[in-house]
Amino acid sequence: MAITIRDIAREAGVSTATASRALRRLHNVDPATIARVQAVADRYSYVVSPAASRLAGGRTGSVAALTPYLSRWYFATVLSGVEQVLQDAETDLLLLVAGDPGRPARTPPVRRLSQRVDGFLVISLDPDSPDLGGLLALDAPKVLIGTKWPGVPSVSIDDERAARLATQHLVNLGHRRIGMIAGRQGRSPFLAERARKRGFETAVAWPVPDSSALECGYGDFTVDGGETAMNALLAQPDPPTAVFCMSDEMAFGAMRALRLHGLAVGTDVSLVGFDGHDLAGMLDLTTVAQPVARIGAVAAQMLLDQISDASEHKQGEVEIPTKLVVRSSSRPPT
Amino acid sequence: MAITIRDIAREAGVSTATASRALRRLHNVDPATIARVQAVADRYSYVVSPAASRLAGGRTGSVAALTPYLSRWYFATVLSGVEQVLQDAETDLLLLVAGDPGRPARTPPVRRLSQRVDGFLVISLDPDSPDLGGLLALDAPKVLIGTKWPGVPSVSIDDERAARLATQHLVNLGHRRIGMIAGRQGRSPFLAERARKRGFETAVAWPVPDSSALECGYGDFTVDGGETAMNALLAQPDPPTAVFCMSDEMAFGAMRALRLHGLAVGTDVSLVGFDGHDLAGMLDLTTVAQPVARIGAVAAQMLLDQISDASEHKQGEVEIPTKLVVRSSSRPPT
DNA sequence: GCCCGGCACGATAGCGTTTACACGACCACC
DNA sequence: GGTGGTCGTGTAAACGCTATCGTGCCGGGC
Repeated sequence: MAITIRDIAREAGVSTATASRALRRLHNVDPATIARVQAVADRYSYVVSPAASRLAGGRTGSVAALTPYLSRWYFATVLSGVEQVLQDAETDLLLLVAGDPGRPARTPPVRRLSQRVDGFLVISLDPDSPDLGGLLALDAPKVLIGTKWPGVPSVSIDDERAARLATQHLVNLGHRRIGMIAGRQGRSPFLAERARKRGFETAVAWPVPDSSALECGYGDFTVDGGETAMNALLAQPDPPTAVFCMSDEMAFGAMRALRLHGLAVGTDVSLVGFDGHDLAGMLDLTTVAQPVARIGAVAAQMLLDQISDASEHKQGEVEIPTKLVVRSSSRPPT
Repeated sequence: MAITIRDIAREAGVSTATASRALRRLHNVDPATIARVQAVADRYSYVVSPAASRLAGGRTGSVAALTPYLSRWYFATVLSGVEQVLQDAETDLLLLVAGDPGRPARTPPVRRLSQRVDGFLVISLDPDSPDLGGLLALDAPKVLIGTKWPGVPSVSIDDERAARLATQHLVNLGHRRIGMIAGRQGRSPFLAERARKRGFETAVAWPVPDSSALECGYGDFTVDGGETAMNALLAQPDPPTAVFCMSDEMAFGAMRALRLHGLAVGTDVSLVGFDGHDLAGMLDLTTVAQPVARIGAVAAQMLLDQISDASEHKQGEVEIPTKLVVRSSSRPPT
């Protein structure tokens, strides 16, 4: 039915084996032959069947991205960076949502995927998470984004330091009662979240008279969650004068809560977010900005390199710098 | 290396053919046999190789979603609805960004994809778009989201009506000089955008003395774009007192522009958005709310039905109702 | 008693690639 | 002038499934 490599080979006057080799640019074929075969392939706009290729031991030409969320800004933006690089490399992107702490875990689909893809991109999730079902044991190329694991290449930021500096900024402004809005209660499945918590605690424990961390709110990284968490913080006997939020979206929710309480952001309560969301500027939110799309792009490129270069030159752990962008949501206490 | 259907068959005491049939629940196998085979498969946590299955004429167990953007809120949210349904059906999601009017068009990858997936989900894009490279000609199950095409199942809203009602709302408030912020200049590649424009024009041309549409701004459906477009509208000799924005994100940008001009939203200039973005509530934006994630879910389910039921009962065009949510960004002119 | 139809299942031929393995040609070397 | 080593290519056997066809069996109608 469809046109096969056999047709191309015949048309180019070579065997299917040579055609196959030529199309994959293996180094032991005559350049002239490569050109001839490629010309025929182009003429018929032929592309190898990924299914057959995979079955015979070749590549599938696609990679999987595992992400805990899809509609949260950070994840969607990382993925858009990933997608762009992959599309340029004519590699397909298989998307899988796994490890959302609020979603019932299904049978880990990594097994199924391992037959379908050449490599894995894991966003934020700890690679030993049961939701991933033995991804680590799989001898397949992989790159982690926003998290780290010994021996696995990764692209991430220094979450602890970034959180520490952001909180320190609040301390420096003179705040002494500082709250935090994290993701979910209990031990977070995200290394980054745990690191941010440590950074916050370090900064608050700084030798400053009277400074203290307040009870922590949990906002599930959503706007609504942030609002709920802020309400909880405000309901305390001695509410904070400043709050560090682990994502901009939660900070937006916190803003809304403050407004509904008749409190002014920056004046009554200072806020610092995390991510560098599109809307942070427009809402005057002080935030830890990170080049989110670029992080995705870098990781995708690393994965592609790892897939094509059989040489195991794992590029190790790449760390992307962040920047605290100060806006008017954080001001000295009044 | 890996465990094959042959192993399962042997272990269950049947032929590979029967094992294959049993695993696919074909109706002409003894239920007892199905149970036995399935039990063995479960015990070894065996899953059929999609590549082999596909090659032999079966299904691939995955569908492609074609979307013009990935990080814009609407698209990410639609996709999250899609993903949830697909994951429940153990179907993989192949993501492809195509047709972004601001991105250079590559060779249309639909051809390549058609070998990889069992069906297509097309978001917002007109199905005859050259970026899709003959999708329509492909005899494969497909469902359109947010757009329509004769003979192709789709899930969409009544964009023209929604835009008309939103604009009418501004007219009813007493506004007479009403602007619009659309996506991109020229003929939009999105049916929905064209319909919204018609709705707007109809409402403004309503027999109301002196009402008039003003020059249209273009914001590329982004926050920054919305800001730029609003600035352009404000630079006109007789700027509008109200603006209809084709997406909430552009409305957010417009809000920012207004604020930088020292104008108050709702008081000096009214704003109506479109989508029902998470943050619309928090920013008090009047908007046309649509159940975005559910739209994705419904479409995904339709596609799955179409794939499994060989019977060509195309479910036709599903229309999801929208609701104008009035908030304080739209008020009578002062 | 015979034949037919339906049912559950088995044998086998591909599906379109890749990858040993083999082969001939050509060159270089002692 | 053999021997050995690249280099470019061809032959054919997988790869793990599904589809087609065929077989044996059982029950029912004449």
